Amino acid sequence: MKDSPRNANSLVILDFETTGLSPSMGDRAIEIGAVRIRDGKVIDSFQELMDPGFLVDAFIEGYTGITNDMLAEARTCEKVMKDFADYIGDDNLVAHNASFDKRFLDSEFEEIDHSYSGKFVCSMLLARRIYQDAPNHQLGTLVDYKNIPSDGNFHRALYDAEMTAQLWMRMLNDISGRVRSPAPTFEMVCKLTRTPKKMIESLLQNWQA
DNA sequence: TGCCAGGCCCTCTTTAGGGCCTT
Repeated sequence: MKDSPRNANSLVILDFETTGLSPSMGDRAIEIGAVRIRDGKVIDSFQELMDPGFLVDAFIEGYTGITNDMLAEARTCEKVMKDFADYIGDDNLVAHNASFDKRFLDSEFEEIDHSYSGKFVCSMLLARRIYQDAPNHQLGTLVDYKNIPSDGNFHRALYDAEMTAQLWMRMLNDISGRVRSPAPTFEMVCKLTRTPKKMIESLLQNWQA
């Protein structure tokens, strides 16, 4: 789905499945999943496997459920990422542990000589601030902690992006009711998570419970 | 299975070390 008219309230939540942890060590993306939120609702999505140009190891096959047979039929990273660049446009971006996804996004975009203007923010850093009593801050744990409906099928890109989007909207909803002390203040959350204040303000203003 | 890397954050800290989180 790529019909994506944009405005200032759009936000793309994305997740990569990859061959490993570090593009600087030669790892590549093998799947991208993303959803776009506008005015508190998911309005469209993007998902595609991509062939990294080499075989992935057994751990990654088991961890993601993405096999080498599946990737053999996929388009190349370069072709998929060109479409994904069109999809995100200038929208701001969210990911769970964003430093990881940003490294891969930057690396794959470098391969196609593309840059983007949206700001990247991290749902995990926000969750660490506002859900300090959670058992841990893994995506699956937080989904359970907030009783977000889930079938537990994590480690596929679109599903993880969808769950991150639901978690992100839940966090915004919780922040809107916790701006008074002693809970973390709104300004504190923006500063500590490096989340642009205008982004959260805009999403809160347009949040539809 | 869990290491690789790297950013964030806490503490037995700041001239550092180690856990968490992502695949």
